[in-house]
Amino acid sequence: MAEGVQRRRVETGERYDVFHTDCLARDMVDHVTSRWGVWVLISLQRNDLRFYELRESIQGISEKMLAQTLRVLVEDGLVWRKVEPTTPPQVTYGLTEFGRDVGEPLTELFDRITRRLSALGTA
Amino acid sequence: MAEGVQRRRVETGERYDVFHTDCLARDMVDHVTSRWGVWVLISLQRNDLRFYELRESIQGISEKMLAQTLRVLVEDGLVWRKVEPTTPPQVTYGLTEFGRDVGEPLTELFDRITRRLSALGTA
DNA sequence: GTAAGGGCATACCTGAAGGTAAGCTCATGA
DNA sequence: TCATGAGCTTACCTTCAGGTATGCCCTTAC
Repeated sequence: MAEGVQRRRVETGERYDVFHTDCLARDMVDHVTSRWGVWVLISLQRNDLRFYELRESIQGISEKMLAQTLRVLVEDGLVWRKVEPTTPPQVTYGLTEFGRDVGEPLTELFDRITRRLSALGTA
Repeated sequence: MAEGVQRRRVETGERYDVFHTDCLARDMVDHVTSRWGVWVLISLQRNDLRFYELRESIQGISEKMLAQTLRVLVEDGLVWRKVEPTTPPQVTYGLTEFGRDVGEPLTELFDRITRRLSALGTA
């Protein structure tokens, strides 16, 4: 990925480096907090899952977006992918160590929100 | 907000309620993890900030999107807004208790990602 | 023989997110 | 007197995320 990016960060020495558009972490955070990335990471936090299991647990996601989201997360090193060369092939996804590290605060975030919402006594 | 939504959740009794499109928490999470919402919440986690301070620290955000993002976060009860009726008016934003509660895992998420990226020795 | 299952890839198209540019307000300072 | 600043709002336009539909591959089951 774009070399020299971090170098520029260091040179500027600003307080909020991550808020700069040319920040690697910013791209990563964008992937993690993407529309579907959030739910994939939270789902996988509980168990490794097959493609169709993910598709079924995350309501509203299309196969296209699921595949695309998974590809990005695998590229980023957050998710691993294992293919059993049976027919039909069975593909399983799970979190890498980094993925679990990142998924944890995400799950926490989600838990706090649901807790707050139920505390509000919404029917 | 849409009543009966939580009721339906309870009735279905599924494992991943939040992944349903008609889940309140899902909307909230979508706001929090929105393109700019993330950075606003992380920024405010450190200090209360003026509108222009937010605009300057979050590189690439337009005034329109900043205003819009803040409006949503205020509506959701994550951010408060204080107007000093001077001229020009001075508007300050900060996190509510709920906002701090939600911003914390978000900041943690961001920290873990930056830590990992710098551990990779990029640059 | 044909339907279904599993995990995609691909093409095409739409809607909404987000960018740009301008305006508004009112008071202060040059 | 006119520009400037702070914090927006509005109008308009563009981009691209994401939806739908389809195909593919190989095999077992009906």
